[in-house]
Amino acid sequence: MKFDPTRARPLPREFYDRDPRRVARDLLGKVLVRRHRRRLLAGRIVEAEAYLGRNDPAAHAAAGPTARNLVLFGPPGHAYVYFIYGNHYCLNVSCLPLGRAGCVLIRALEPLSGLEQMFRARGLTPPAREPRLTDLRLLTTGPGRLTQALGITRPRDNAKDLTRFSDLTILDDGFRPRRILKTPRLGISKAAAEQLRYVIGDNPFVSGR
DNA sequence: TTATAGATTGCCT
DNA sequence: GGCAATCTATAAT
Repeated sequence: MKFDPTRARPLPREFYDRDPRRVARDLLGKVLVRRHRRRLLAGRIVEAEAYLGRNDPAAHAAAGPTARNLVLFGPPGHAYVYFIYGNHYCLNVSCLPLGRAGCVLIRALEPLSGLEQMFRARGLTPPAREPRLTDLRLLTTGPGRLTQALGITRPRDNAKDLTRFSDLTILDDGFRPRRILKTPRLGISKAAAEQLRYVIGDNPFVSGR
């Protein structure tokens, strides 16, 4: 479904001031918007994972606050961006009130606008013909890919407030997913049995397999 | 001070 | 399906 900017508005802070499982589920279908040099880059969230904070051994917050994860212990609705495997940035949104460190990892988007810019940011040549699904999936399917496509980095974006109109925001345009699936989180070894990954059931931009 | 694993991706066989 | 790339946070020495 297309992005309708006229209906779109940021989610209120209370949206994020909840259990990360609820937030992850309810973020499906919302639109991540990046404004860069008057250009609009946008993608619909189709996959997200919940991280539960201090009681979750797989969470960065498990060992308590550090310089790296401090945003997680701050107020809800802020971007936590970290660098992983020497190559990739991952984007999270902080959840729960000040002092509690839950978050949601954004794992995949359906690209909506600024596709040509996304191809370039990913180091790919935009296809001359109409892009196929296999081309488009290289843009924002996967947590490291979507940050690169949107130019999201820790130095630039960590701790940004995602509930305000700015160069990085999450909007609700009224779209509601039909079918939502729950699965185990990907790429982790600890607490791997928990069903904390949420995906839009029939969406082709979901990662994995 | 040194070692190791990591919320990933892309290229190789 | 296997594995190297490449940096950093954290654990081990």
